[in-house]
Amino acid sequence: MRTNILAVAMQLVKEEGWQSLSIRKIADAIEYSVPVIYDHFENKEAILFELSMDGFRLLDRLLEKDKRKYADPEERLRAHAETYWNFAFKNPEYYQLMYGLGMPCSSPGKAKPEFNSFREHIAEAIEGIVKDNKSSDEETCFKIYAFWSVLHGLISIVMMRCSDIDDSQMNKKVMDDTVNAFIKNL
Amino acid sequence: MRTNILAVAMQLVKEEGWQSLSIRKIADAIEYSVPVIYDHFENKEAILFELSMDGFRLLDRLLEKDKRKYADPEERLRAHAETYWNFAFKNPEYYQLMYGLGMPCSSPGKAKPEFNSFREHIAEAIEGIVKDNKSSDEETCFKIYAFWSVLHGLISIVMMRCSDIDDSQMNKKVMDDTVNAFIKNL
DNA sequence: TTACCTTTGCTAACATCGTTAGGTAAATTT
DNA sequence: AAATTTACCTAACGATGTTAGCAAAGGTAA
Repeated sequence: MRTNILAVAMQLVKEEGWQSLSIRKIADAIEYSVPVIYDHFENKEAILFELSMDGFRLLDRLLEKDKRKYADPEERLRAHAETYWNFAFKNPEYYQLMYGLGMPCSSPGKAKPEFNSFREHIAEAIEGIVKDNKSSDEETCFKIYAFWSVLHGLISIVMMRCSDIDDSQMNKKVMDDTVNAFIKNL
Repeated sequence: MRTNILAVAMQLVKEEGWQSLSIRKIADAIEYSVPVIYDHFENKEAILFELSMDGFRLLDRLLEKDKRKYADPEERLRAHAETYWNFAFKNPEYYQLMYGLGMPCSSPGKAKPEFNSFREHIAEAIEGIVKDNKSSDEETCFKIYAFWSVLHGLISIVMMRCSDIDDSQMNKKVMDDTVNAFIKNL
């Protein structure tokens, strides 16, 4: 039942966007009355939170696949960037849910381990690349955030249609160029 | 009256966050009944849109000040980054409104000229820096987006509390470091 | 069988929201 | 003085998240 609620909710989000998701629509779709939903979830936010966790877990699985496929940290970092980008645009509902893009009740601050999965994956790759350098831990930590930020920033700007570059391949190219420049200067 | 509605709405947003802004609260605050608000604005989204435009105009004024103060494009670019960062954290309500962070009805895509003010300001500075280089227009355009992205990404991550760096000075330092690295490689 | 209790589900309501239809009374115009 | 426009309000509609309270069904113990 609980999983059914989540599945139906996610389908509704994919069909009509999270803006129009309502408890009553979920109740209709699972063919039960409204209060049964509250037997399984404390409130609507809890449902959205659980869905966002699904998103984090899905992304994590993809990143784990990269990890198994690429031993070289530089290749792996590139793969992670590509995976992150593709995940965001293949699952925009998840991405918006996970990072509160245009979402109400997006539960920021509730830092669960899943939340930092991407940061930890790129951290491992970046540390692998810079480990022979003389960079301090602090510098490395900053670089991890910088890398994440540029990806998240680009994705956000494109997803919120703040970019005036229409061509999606072009936007991807901006990312590739930026990732290249970033890696070159590690 | 129109300006009064906007002023009161903005104050309510600052006090209780945009999540809890409602037409009825605005009506109460201006001591009129609900429908008078609809004599001046088509709907709630129009009010939020107008407020976000105020945000863009405020940011633009700050960037113009930078422009007058710094003739050297590199200094100016640094100043723009600083201004953008400070604007975001001194006026988080505006920033969230402008870039749809955790907002419903955030009107993405409605590209008005004000919307691109920041991009145009940093574009001017970056073009000033790279103009002796052999970089193509496309490369320059990409760099502009990359610069904007890293700033927006960092701000978003910190503002949504996805960063586990608590110290706000530390977060600022990540930005400074990243801006330095970016400029060095223009 | 009868009495109890837990589970499962529902109806109906509360408060709040954005939005609008329709009316009143004053101010202005003709 | 009559007509019209303006300024404003009450009251409602439909939708939202959430909850109180109840009914029926099934299992358990006597």
